[in-house]
Amino acid sequence: MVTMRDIAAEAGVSQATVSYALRNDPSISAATRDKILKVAEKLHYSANLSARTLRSGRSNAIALVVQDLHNPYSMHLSDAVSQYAFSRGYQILVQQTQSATENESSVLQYISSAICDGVIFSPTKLPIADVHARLAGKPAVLLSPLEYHTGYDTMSAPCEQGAFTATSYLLSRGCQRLLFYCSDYADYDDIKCARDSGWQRVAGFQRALLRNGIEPTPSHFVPHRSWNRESSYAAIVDVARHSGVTFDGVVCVNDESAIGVMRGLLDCGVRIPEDVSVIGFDGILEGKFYTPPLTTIAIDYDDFARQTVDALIARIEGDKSPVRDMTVATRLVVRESTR
Amino acid sequence: MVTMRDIAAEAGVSQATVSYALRNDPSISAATRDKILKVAEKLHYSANLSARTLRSGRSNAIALVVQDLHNPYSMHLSDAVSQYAFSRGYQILVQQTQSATENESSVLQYISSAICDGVIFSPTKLPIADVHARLAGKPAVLLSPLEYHTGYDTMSAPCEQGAFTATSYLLSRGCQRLLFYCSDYADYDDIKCARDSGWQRVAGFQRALLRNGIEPTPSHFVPHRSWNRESSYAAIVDVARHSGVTFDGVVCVNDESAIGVMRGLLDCGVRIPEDVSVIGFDGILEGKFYTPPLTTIAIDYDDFARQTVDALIARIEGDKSPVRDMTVATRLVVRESTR
DNA sequence: TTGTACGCGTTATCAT
DNA sequence: ATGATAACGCGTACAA
Repeated sequence: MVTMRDIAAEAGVSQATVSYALRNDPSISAATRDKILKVAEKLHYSANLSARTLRSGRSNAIALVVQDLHNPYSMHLSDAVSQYAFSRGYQILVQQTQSATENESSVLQYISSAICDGVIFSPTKLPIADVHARLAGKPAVLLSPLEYHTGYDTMSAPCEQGAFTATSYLLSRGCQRLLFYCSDYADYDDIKCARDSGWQRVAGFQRALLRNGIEPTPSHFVPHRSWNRESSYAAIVDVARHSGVTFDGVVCVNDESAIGVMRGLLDCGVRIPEDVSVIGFDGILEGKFYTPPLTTIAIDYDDFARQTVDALIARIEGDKSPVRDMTVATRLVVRESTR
Repeated sequence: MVTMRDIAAEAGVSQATVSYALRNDPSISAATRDKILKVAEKLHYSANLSARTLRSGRSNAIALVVQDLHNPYSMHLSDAVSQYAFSRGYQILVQQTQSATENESSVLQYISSAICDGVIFSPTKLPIADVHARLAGKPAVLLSPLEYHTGYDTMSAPCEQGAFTATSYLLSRGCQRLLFYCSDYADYDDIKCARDSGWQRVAGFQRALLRNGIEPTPSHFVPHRSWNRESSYAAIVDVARHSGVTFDGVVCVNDESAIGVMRGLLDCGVRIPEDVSVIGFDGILEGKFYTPPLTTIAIDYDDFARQTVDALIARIEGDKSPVRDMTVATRLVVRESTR
């Protein structure tokens, strides 16, 4: 490893001068700076970030801690956040926790070790008190937290509103018997105040039903499973086999589920959208390439990245204003999975 | 930030004793170690990794540098590598370069700054000499490099063999007029020695054709485009509109392309697989959920992660044996996009 | 068994 | 305009 001392020796100056020159300090003459830069280039010098971080207390890196890397939502998120943060001069370190409590804890512990200046974290099981303890004062933005009053800036999708829009759209297109994947039925008053993004979507679904004079019942729900393709495939096939296709529209908790639901319905001989309309939530790019192309409530990932990263950088740079709950822009994208 | 000094003060010992105790050094008595561990836990101590790395020269982190985060192949790769490395005691830092030369250069420069012990890098434009310069001796495994004799361990898919298998399979199922997406025609002797993974796949395609008595011609090829859904969609629609559907099978350079090709064909009223068979390459998990489910040459991502990470860790730990070119396990996965 | 002292490569303060 | 010099937090040789 080539250090500032090596450059200093080669250029015949002191190590301190090299430091100043490399940081473009105005007190260094143009001549010596040029000489030093030339030597640095020749030697392929690269600053030791551990030393820099240790000394300055700043790493110019942001950690993004997601649950899984292997789903389209996380992928779009990581991509957008990584690109935007780069444009603002920060490196992004992506980590996954597999939603395991011990991993969330250990990753956060790792993260808080002066390796980054701030954290974008999607908590699942870890209690907020533990998040505070692990982060030890490091700036953070929480993605879709389950609790209110976290003490951190938060970023969420407008889940209730989105599900309301999705459901209302299906209703407006003539669907009469809707299904919501994936949740058990729960009393509206119990869920409308819950922050959990799944419950929020259920609340939006139920509000749209009520608005249209339909009383939500347990029969409107496909019980709770994972939000992925395999689970939703199995669940919808199960419903179709046992109860028959007595519905004409399915509101899915996210796009991945919608893809599994569509595949399951197709395999049961159901036509989409002629027999059943399917709508998703997230707006993953590949939704356009499924058969039929998926109608969805699309998240604006660039807006997500911009708001989140801007808020975090502001905190890193000392912003002491009260914490804010941010909401990402979304829009209804109509494709061909709905009639 | 709570440091060893804080713990030392609280526990009434020296900072060095804390250091030894936390690393379970046998020379520390059980009593003092327990006391120190208790204090550390109470204070939520987390070692400063910059300081540790600076001092020890080891970070226990591996950087994974991919082109893009927003495609399924990178996603599967990042996921598998991240999980396996974690099981071997290493953190994974994922970075994307967008295939831009300046980004590849700057990310590598960043990487080489003592922030990780080794690098898994997927080079595209950056010449190998620059990779060496930027990495400055840091252990690395190169993914699908374009050149031979890189001086690094490499990991690639068996592209020629895979494309040969894919093409042979279509031929064996009765396809007679195949198309290869995406490449221009090139003389077989020119390409069969090239390491570029695209050319390798072309070579496998041509070898299978020749093996079956078919002479490759420019009309067997859909000219070169990007390996993504949008490009392949546009390209195949273009072919179908201009030249008609004079083919009955398409060998795609990867799964993403195959998905675009299928969507394009479907939109042109072509039935898959009745009229045209489509086969992909990569084995992305969502291939199963498209219509029809995609037949493909599937990469074993866990095998990929295991071989790559094991080789890299061996180098990090001082392995000086000659560099090796590794190949990931693959298998033909037959679904319904081929007849 | 525990404490003292030093250095890793930077940044930053103070002289000159 | 440049050079000494002191931290930053940790790991380890050596002294006690």
